[in-house]
Amino acid sequence: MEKNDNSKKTYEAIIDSIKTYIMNGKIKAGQKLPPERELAKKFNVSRTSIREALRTLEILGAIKSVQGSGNYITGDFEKSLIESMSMMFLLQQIDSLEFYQFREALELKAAMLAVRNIDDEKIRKLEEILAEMARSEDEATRSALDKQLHETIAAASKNSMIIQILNILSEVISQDIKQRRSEILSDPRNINRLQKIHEEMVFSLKQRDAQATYAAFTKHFDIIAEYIRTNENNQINNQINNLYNENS
Amino acid sequence: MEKNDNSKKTYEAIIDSIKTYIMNGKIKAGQKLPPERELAKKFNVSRTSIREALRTLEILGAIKSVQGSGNYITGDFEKSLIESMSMMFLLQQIDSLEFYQFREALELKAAMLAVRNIDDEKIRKLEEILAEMARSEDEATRSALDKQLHETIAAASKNSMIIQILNILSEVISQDIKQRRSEILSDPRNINRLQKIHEEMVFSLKQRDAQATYAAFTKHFDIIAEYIRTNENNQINNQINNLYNENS
DNA sequence: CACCTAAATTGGTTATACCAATTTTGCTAA
DNA sequence: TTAGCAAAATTGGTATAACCAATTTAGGTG
Repeated sequence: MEKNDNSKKTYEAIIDSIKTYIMNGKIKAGQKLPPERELAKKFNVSRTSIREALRTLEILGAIKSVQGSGNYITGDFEKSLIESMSMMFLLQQIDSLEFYQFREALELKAAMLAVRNIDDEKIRKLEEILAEMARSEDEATRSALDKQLHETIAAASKNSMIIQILNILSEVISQDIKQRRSEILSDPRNINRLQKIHEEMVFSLKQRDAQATYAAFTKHFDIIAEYIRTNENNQINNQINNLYNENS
Repeated sequence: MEKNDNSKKTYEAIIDSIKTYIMNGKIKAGQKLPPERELAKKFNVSRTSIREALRTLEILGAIKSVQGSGNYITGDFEKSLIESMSMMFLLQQIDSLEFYQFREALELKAAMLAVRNIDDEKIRKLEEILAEMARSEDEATRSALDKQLHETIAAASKNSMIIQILNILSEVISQDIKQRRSEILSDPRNINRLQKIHEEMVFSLKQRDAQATYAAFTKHFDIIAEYIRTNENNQINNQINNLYNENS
C-alpha cells in the first residue's frame, strides 16, 4: 500500500485528514466519527494507524473515545494543555518563581479587565467572601475562600481565554499552590496583612480604580514572591513528581 | 492478561509509567528509550499498546521516534502547545480581542520584569532598533523591526516560560499578527504615534521606571485594541482555518 | 585504518483474532 | 400496545504475528 504522503508517517497524514475533516465543518463538536474500521477502509490504511492517529487527537483534546460507542468530537483542550505544561516542567525544570510570574501576568490582566467589566453582583460576592475570610478560624476555610476570591475576579474579566488558562495553571500546580497557600495563610503575621490587601483589591475594583487595583494586586504578588524566593530550591517539579508517582 | 489499572486504559497506564520513568530521572533528555519490543515485555503488554502510548508522548513533545534508531526523550513542547492552542481556536471560536488581551498580559508582565532585569546591552539594542525604525521607509521593514523590538523586551524579562509562551502565541496567530501589524503600521497616522510610544517604552525601561513602563505599554496596547475592536467580526479562526485548508 | 557490505536492530504498518463496553434489536410479559 | 429485558450486533481496546523500511552495528576487505 502506498503512503498518502512521501514524508509524513501514515498516522500523521491521518491526523491531518481528520483535522481538516473537522475544520471544514463536516463534523461538528459533539458528533460521532465514523467507526474505526470504516475509517480504516476509507483512508485505505490499517486500523492500527487509524488508532494511533485517534490517540493523538484524543490527547490533543479534539476527540474522546468511548468503548463500545464511538469516537466523539469534543472541545476539551484543557486536559491537553495541562499535560503539555506538566511535561514542560518535568523536563525543563522551570522553577516556581517563573511559573508564578506567569500566573501573575494573567491575574493582573484579569484584574485590570475586571475593573472595566465587573458588575455589582460580582462585587457583592467578593465582599461576602472577604467577610467570611475575616471571621474564618481555620486555615482550610481561608484557603478555600482565597481560591474562590481569585477565581471570582478572574471570571469578572470576561476573557474566556484568560479564565481557562488560569484554571489550567491551577491544575498543573494544584499541589504546589495548595501547599504554598496553606503555608502563607497559616502564618499569623500574614493573615492580617493578606486580609488587608484582599480588601484593597476588592475595594479598588468596586471603585473601578485601575491604578489602585494595579497597586493592590502588585502588593499581593510581592508577598507571594517573597515566600517563594525564600524557598528558591523548592522546585515545582518535586510537587508534580509526587502527583505521578502514585501509579508507578 | 490483567490490566495494570482498574479504571485506566492500558495505553494510559503505560503513558504514566513512562512519564514516571522519565521523571524519576532514570531517563534524561536526549537519551534513548528501550526498544518498543522490550518495553512491551517489561510492562507485560502488547507492542500495540506501547506504541499508542508513545504516539501520545510524541504529540506531547516528550519523545521523538526515529525509525530504525529508537525513541528519544526530547523537550520540545512548543509544537504540542501550538497544536493544542490551534485546536482550541478552531473549536471554541475565541475572538481576536480575547487573544490579544491574553498576549498583552504576558507582554506587560515581561516589560515589568524587564524593568528590573534588563541590562545595558539590551537597552542599546532596543535603541538601535528604534533608530532603524525611525529611518525605515517601507512597511515590511518596520514590521520586522517591530517584531524584533517586542521580542527583545520579552527576552529581557529573563522569564523563560513567558518568553516561550509568547513565542508560541506568535506562532499560533502568526498570520493574524502579520496582517494586523502591517495594517496598523501602514496607516501613516499611526507611524508617528507608534514611534513615539515605542520610544517611551524603551526610555522608561532605560530609566528603570516601572510606572512609566506600565503607562507606555498600556498606551501601546490601546492602539492595538482600538484597531481590533473596529474589526470585531474578523475572527482569528478564519486565519487559522486557512492555515489548514491547504492540505484538504 | 578506512571503507564498504551484510546482518542485526528498531521503528512503521498491516492483518487477524478476540475481549469489553455500549447500543440496538426483538422478543416476552404485563 | 408498551415496558422491560435479554440476546445480538456494533464499536472501541488489546494482543499476536508477520513483514516493511530506515538505521545501526559488525565484520570483512582493500
